[in-house]
Parts: sequence; C-alpha cells; structure tokens
Amino acid sequence: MTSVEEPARPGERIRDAARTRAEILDVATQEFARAGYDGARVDEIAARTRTTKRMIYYYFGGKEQLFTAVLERAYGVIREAEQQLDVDHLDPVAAIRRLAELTFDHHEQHPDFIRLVSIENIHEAHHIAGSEMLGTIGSPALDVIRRILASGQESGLFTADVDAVDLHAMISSFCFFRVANRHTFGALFGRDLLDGAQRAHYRAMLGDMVIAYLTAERSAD
Amino acid sequence: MTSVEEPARPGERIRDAARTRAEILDVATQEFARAGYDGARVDEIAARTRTTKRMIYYYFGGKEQLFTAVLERAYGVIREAEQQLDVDHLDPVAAIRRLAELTFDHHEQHPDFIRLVSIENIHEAHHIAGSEMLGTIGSPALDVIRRILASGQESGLFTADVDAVDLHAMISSFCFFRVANRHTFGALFGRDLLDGAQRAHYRAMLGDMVIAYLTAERSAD
DNA sequence: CAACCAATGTACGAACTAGTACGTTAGCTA
DNA sequence: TAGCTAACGTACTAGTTCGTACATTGGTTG
Repeated sequence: MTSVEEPARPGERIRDAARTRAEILDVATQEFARAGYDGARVDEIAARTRTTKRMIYYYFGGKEQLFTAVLERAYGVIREAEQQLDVDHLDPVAAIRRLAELTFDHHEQHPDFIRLVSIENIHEAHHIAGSEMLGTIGSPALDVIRRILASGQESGLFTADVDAVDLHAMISSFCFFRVANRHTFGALFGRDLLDGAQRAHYRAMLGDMVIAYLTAERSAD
Repeated sequence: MTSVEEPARPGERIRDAARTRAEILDVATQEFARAGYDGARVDEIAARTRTTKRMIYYYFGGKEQLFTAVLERAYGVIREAEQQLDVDHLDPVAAIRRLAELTFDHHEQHPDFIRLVSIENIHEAHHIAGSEMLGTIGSPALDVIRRILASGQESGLFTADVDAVDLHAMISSFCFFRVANRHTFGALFGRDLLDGAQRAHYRAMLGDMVIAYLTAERSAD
C-alpha cells in the first residue's frame, strides 16, 4: 500500500500533482486505519506528508471524501490481487483449499485494509454507498469461486448447498476475524491468533473446515 | 442491555445513584456503539440521560473510563448468557451444534456488543488491557466447549485436532462476521447477511460447517 | 433537628480541529 | 519571454468538545 517514497531529491521538480496526491492517500490510509474515521486527524495526515493541509482540501475536498478515496484505493488493491488468482488448473478440492489459503494470506498481509473495513462498518458503509466506484466494483474472487463450485457440484464431489457468495462469506469470516479481533481475543483468551508459530495450524484449519463442509456426507434432504 | 427505564414518576425520589449510573451506562453503550470511541460525544450521552454531563465525570471520571465501564458491562452480559448454556445432556455432535446455534443467536441479538468489540479492536484492546475485571473474566462457553470436545474426541466421533479456544474462534468468526460486516458485505455483494429469510439457512450452515470439520474422515497424520 | 455528605446542576473555559481566505510560485504554452 | 494557471503555502477562524470550578440540595444519621 506504499506507492510513494522517493527520497525528495533536492533540486528536482518540486511540483508533482500525482505524487502529492498519492502521498496524501498513503498517509491518510495509515492514519484512518490507526485511529478510525473520527479519531483520525487531518492535521496529523498533513504533518506526515511533504505537503500541507491545504492540499488535502485541494485534491480531495474534505475529510469525508478523503476517507472515501482511501477506501476506494484499498478495495482496488484487493481487486487487483484477486485478479491474479489462478487455480483453474487444480481439481475442485485443491482449488478451494488454495483459494482459502490465498485469502488467508491476503488478510494477514493487509491488516490496515481489515481495519478500514471494520471502521467503515461502524459507519454502516456510508462511504461505500456514496461511492460510484465501490458500488460497482464486483469481485473477481467471486467468479473464481463460482467456477470451482459449479465444477465440484457437477461432479458430485461437493455435496453442500451453498452458492459462491455464501462460501466467500464463510472463508472471509475466519480470515477476517483472526486479524480484526486479534487484540480483544488475545486479551481475553491469552492466545495471539497471529502468532507466527500457529500460522500453519490456522491456515490448515481453514482449508480443512471449508473442504469438510463442502464434501461432507449428507443425509437425504 | 436496557436495564433502566422507569418513566420518571414525578414526585418520587429524585436522587438515585444506582439508577443514574445505570442510565448513563445504557445511553453510553448506545452512543459508543453508534459512533465509535472518538465519534461518541460526551455531551450527547449527557443530553440523552435525565442527568447532566457533570454526573458522567462524577461517576466514571472521564470518557475513557466510561468506555471501559461500558465494555465491562457488555462483556458481563455475555458471560451471564454463557453461564446459562446447558448442553451437557446432548451427545457431542448435537451439543456442538446447539452451542453454535446459541452463539449464532446471541450475536444476532446483540449487534451493539459486536460493534463495541470492533471498536475496541481498532483501539488495540487498550481498554480491556487496562481493566482489572476484563483481564480475568474467563469464559464459561470455553468450559462447555472443552467438555464437549473431550467427550467427542474420546469416543472417536471427533477427528479434528483442535482445542476449545480454536473451536470457539471458528464458531465466533462466522457469527461475528455476519453481524459486524453486514454493511460492507451488503453494499459490495448485494446480500444482507441478516436478512430474516436467510436466517435459518446461515444458522444451519454454521452448524453443518462445524460438525463437518470436527467429524471429517482424515488421512493418517 | 442539626449537620454533614453524597448527589446533582449551572456555567464556563481551554484546547482542539475541520475548513478557508488570501497570497505565492513553478513551469508550460502561445 | 510574457502570461497564465495548476499547484502550493501561511495564517487564521468559527465551531466544537472534553473537562471543571463553583454552587446547591436531598436525605440520612447522630
């Protein structure tokens, strides 16, 4: 999520709209993820860029629109990552497990994104609802799941009555919870869900869970 | 979570420390859950009680301690509900399913609690860490899971290599995600996870998932 | 019933914070 | 190279927000 970090070579061009804008977005992402929407300080964001608060209003209009822009970029990153998914050469069971693992990895690698999603939910997805881009972004992962699911159900391997959206929710639940609730869970149960030594364990647990659910023997219904 | 609502019978005693304190807690719970820690307004909380802001500082000391008190009470409610759990008369499979369903119901019935947990995680469980009560609250549900798990594993019904804390995380993940991420999920995928018509479907899905995971046939390892 | 203190209310202040009015400059273009 | 505009900086303000100093009263107890 860090897209800008040129060491400010002196003497070089001082004006660079694209870079200024991107730098504001980078810092704003950190600040909003750190403190929530209301906890984030516009002055603090400005102070941590090479430009001034004036530029935030110049480029984004206000705090609210800045947060929306942060969300849009964060979801854009996810979308790009999902477009890299390539599991079509695997059999359905292996493909689902691989997809689950990649989802697991991606959540772990983007805690700031998880925090932004939590924050946006506190605000009842108000900013997403007001964003043209986010309303119609779609989800490449969903298409992948749809294909695997169709293939697995057709062959009789998958017995579960789920569609792609539900399965996506199931996989995301586990990955999201592990990152989002790390702190309260750790404080209450004395177990760090992000402990590196347990990583493989939880990763396998997720895969086992999803496969077991999809392939379980079911009584006629 | 509404523990106070006497219709303020005029002429009756005006001073009631316990009621004033409880009323502040009720309103504060709503306000913090509504807007997050920084979004919540002390003046707003005061305005919605029958007392004044002065009393918030008199009883709780400050906004930070008020939020901690709100969390302590919210977790206390959960703890009490968990103590009502009674599934010991069921066989392990039925017991786990029942436990999952009760967890599902409880999450659905307490969205404010879910929001508070999300908010507390944004603040990295800072308030829980600073609370004597919350550090040592324990979890009755965990004991129940431990018993069921031991019984199921002993009889060979359960093949999965999990302990109670992990299983609790698995069950909670699904329940928590459904409530916490309702808004972004709905906005992005056009599906309301709390839609009443889908409730039974998701409730069964959770039970199926957990049972399938616990009882799946496993290759030797 | 006097005295005392817990409980409550009023009014205010100091600090913060989003946002803006106004002025300046870099660098492109005619 | 003159001029124009996008890009940028400074300084300020209006409104908010947590917190408190000070005054008051109800009820309980010796």
